[in-house]
Amino acid sequence: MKSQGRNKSMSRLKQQSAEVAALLKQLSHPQRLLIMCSMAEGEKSVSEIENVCGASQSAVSQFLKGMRLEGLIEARREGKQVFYKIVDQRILKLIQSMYLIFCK
Amino acid sequence: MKSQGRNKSMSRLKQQSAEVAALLKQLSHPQRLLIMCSMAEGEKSVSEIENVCGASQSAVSQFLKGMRLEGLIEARREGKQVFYKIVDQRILKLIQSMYLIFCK
DNA sequence: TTTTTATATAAACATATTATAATATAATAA
DNA sequence: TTATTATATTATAATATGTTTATATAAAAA
Repeated sequence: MKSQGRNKSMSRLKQQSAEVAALLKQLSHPQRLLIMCSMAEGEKSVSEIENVCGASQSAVSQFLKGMRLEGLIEARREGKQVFYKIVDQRILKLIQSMYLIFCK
Repeated sequence: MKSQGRNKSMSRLKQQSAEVAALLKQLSHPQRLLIMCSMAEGEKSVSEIENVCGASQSAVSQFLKGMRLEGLIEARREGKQVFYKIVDQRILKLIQSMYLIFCK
């Protein structure tokens, strides 16, 4: 079968593109993108995030949940507050690249 | 008003994040991402694209239309075939960055 | 002219996403 | 204990997206 090598690398490509697309989906929303950009500067509390992106408390909480389930961010509680930060270093790099490409 | 400067840069940020999020939305789909990655190597015909991403002819055509309307790509007809290529150089850079970050 | 090939469009439907409102929980303060 | 603050969850309505099927168009071939 002469195309076996191609098929194999193709299926890997497809798997990778599905994974990356899922990460990009989290960033492909105006307010979530703002949230992630602000977290690129460091850990942020939920109320700080609410102020940055201007979404309702409930919406922010749901955004954070989704991004956490996708493995982009991680939560840490300190008293009444919960702090979130980026844990996927690839996402951090991506945001930095996007800053150079789109905001310079 | 002491926060005027901050408000101004904030509204610019929000505008920018909405624009970038709209671009990312086009990439945040497994097959569209594959399409864009293959076009990063150069112009591709619609039928080449169909083979790469494995979506139906109709679906591919609709994907291409959306990406064209968002300004990512551009079409050129040559006889029966239509070739598409990336015209937004920021998108090209972004795809190259993503390759380095996610596929290395 | 008719047929074939490559691509596009439209309509219908299913599914997913987003926003909102209401309520719940966890931690602390009074 | 009760009240308050910060955050999370649930339900739901509104909207958007993706998929499929059928049909249309444009160019070239027969």
